[in-house]
Amino acid sequence: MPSMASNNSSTHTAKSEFYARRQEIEKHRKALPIAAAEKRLLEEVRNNDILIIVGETGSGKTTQLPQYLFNGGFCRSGGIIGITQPRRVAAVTVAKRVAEECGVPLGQKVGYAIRFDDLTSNSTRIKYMTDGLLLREALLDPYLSKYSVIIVDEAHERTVHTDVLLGLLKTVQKTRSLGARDIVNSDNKKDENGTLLEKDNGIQNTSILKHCQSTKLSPLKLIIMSASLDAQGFSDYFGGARAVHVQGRQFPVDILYTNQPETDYVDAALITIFQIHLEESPGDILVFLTGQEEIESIERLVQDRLPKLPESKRKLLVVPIFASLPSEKQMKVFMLAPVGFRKVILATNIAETSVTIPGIKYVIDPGMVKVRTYDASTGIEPLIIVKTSKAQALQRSGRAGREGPGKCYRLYPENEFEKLKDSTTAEIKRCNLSNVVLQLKALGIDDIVGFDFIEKPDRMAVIKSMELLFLLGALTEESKLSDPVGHQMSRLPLDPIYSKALIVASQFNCLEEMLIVVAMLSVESIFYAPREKLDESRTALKSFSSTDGDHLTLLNVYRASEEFLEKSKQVNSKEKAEKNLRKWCKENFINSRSLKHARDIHSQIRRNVEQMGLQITSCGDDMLPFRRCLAASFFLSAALKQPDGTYRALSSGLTVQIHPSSVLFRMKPECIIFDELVRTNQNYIRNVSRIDYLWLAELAPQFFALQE
DNA sequence: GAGCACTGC
Repeated sequence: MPSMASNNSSTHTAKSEFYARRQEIEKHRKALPIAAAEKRLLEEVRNNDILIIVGETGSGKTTQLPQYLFNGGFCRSGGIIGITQPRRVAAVTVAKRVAEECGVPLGQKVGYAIRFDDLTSNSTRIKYMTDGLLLREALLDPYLSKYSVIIVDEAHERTVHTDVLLGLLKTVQKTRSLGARDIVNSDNKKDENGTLLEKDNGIQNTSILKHCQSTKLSPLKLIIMSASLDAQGFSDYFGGARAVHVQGRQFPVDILYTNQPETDYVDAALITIFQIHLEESPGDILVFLTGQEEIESIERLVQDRLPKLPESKRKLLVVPIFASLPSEKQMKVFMLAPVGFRKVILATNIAETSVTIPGIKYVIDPGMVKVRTYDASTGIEPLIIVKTSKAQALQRSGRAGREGPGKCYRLYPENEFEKLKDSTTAEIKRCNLSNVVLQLKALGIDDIVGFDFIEKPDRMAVIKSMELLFLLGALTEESKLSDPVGHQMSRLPLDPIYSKALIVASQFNCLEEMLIVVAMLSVESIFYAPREKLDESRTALKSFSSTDGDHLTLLNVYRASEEFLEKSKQVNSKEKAEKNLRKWCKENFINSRSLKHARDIHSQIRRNVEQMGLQITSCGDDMLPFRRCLAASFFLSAALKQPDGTYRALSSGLTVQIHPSSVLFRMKPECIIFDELVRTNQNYIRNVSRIDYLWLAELAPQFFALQE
């Protein structure tokens, strides 16, 4: 029978395809530089409780080492090998790859867990995750008792999460190796897994330092993986831990410098683009710029000059990429240029690590980068343009050597390179620490200044964040985590100010509303206003806007989107309804990626507050309690109108102005609270709402009594 | 009447 025959042959084809694929995977794995070191690495991990692995790009360390350890018996007693990544996409894509290499469905032996997306099961033994997620897990299981091995990958990036995790893991490892020998009494109850049970209020009050009772816990193996050559810093931090080096696989990249310093790097970049285009062999160009404005201006300049070239030389395709660009436009960098065309990608830092673009042969690096800094005295976090570090320059040039030999044009003289800092300032040195402090306190680490960080944050920044947490009621006068407010706040994956707002809202009977507003405030800008459609977007915004301010406007947007989605779901499939929602967003000039993010956060924090036992009630149509609640929650950023129409921020004394994007920009009420202060040409406040001045003294007397 | 790099729970 023909059908039988075809069935058989297709089964046969499928089978042979399967085996061909397996063979291909095996061949690929054996060819990786790290493969030759499998036995040696296993020995090193057996002999050392802490191991530093320096692996260059393309060594295969992230995908292979966990498999070696699994096969080497490191999960034998049920332990899990956890691998942390600074970024979500990395955790997901690597896990998928490793599951395929192991020939198992994702979520079984190999899985991943990131916020909003957990693809692990009881049988998961190799678990990829974000470092921030593992920190959250530590709040529930301070010994990280599920894990037999923890691998911290990309440690050289030194994100805040990585730094806190390193300090925590150091303590956990010490505790677990002690716990395996000694029995120490504890007043906490334990379940059969050795996990500490939560106390009655749903909040666990344990200290990994004080309660060492881990008789069932086995020692923890710790592996720190870094791509930078600076293993010494990690080794010193871990008491002279052993460091091994694994060869990478990169093609050579020619580094070219300018003879003289450039006064205008944007102009220099433009000239270099055309120089490469006219003189060099085929291959795409990647240009590193500092921000959207620079990217858009170079894009225009290239377009302006192209028509002046001979017809045969006009085949240059310009593609911008930066984080706030809608995803469908971002995808353009992955599309092949038409035949005969050269692609030039104008990118921010997003192309340094987050996005890998194929086909790049030339990199142009002006040597500048925009970074967020933190000013502890004002609490403002301005963005400034600074020179890159050496490590960053190397990372950028490496982007030209992924598929073949390449060239990197550094738009500064060689002696300037020598003057650059070795590596970028760790994030912990330049960020607001209130969340870090809150997390550490929740882990039972009370002495923040004395905590064993790989690099100490500034003392002033620690003190400032403790002051803030005290004013929010999260810390007691003795700087201990308060009960229940501090404990509750530490459980919420939010900025501490927002966490507090949720707790306050439960007392004002408007938690329903505050959950939405806090979710909306937590995401990147909800409104999307392209320059060419400014008027249309303004009209769209009007239909949602509230005279009470931006917070209620955000609430209106969220509710309108919910209503639209619910209606759409009644007549459509879930997929179709979500597609319709994206269309609705576009029509209303709303960034659908941001709204989706807000919806995810909303459902997560709603679950969180339910678990805490907070009452989720709504204030209905009466917005007065909600506005009073805003005053009670955001009193630290209240501002009063001055005779000249500017505002004075009450806690900092700074003169500020309402940002033109606010619905209150023209209305200028007497007294307001705001969400964010950004410094550009002026001090602008964003997301502003009208309140009554008298509410401040009534609802935050502890603070406004001090003012007088 | 402005303009914001990139992550993450």
